[in-house]
Amino acid sequence: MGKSARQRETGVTSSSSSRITLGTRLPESFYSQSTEQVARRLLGRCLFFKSDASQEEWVGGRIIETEAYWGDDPASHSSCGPTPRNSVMFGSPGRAYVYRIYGMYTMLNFVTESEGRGGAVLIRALEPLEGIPMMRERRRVARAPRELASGPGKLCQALGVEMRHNGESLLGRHFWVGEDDFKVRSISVSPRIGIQRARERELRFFLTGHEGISRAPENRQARLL
DNA sequence: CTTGAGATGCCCT
DNA sequence: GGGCATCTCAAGA
Repeated sequence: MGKSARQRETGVTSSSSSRITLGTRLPESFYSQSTEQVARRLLGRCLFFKSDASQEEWVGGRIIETEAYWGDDPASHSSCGPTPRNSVMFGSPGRAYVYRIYGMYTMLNFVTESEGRGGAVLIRALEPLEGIPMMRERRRVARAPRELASGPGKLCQALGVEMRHNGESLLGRHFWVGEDDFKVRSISVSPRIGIQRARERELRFFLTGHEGISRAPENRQARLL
């Protein structure tokens, strides 16, 4: 996957005068890789989101924690085949699969694999970079920046991602996923959090030692990739 | 810092 | 009606 395969774009503007420095936006082909590859390669990349209101600012940051779910893995929503709920997972890669959990939290996933195969990467944590005041406003309980998006439910609350964004393209006007010159130093793996099935699989990935990853007992079972 | 319990209500396995 | 890829707070070390 060479540089030529990526779209070069600029011009994502934040609220005031500053410009978000983004070199390249990830193309659809990035997401059509295997789910595990996408989960690992998303680490260190940037995610920005803009809600429907046109005056809305871009908010977001660096992806620091992900989980992979695909195929007949019993922990994955795709395990029983397409249903009305999970149909986006089986559609074209590079879209947002959004669902609600525990009646109150929203989860953001990126659809992976080729069309027809069910797969998605759960975006579990961000290091906030842009729109921090707005994130803080949306998450009243959070005090420190590290608490704004240090978990999948918190992340969606901070960004303003809601159920109506299910199926939205990651190359559309709501999402920006791209890379800057950040270099990933070390990746750790652990079992996935909050699931009971297939707990032995190490499909959670995060930047080693980052203060913004979600706190979980699984952190003690983590090892370097 | 850690662990554990309860909240909470949408969406459909 | 049940399941649930979570969060927050309280309490202890």
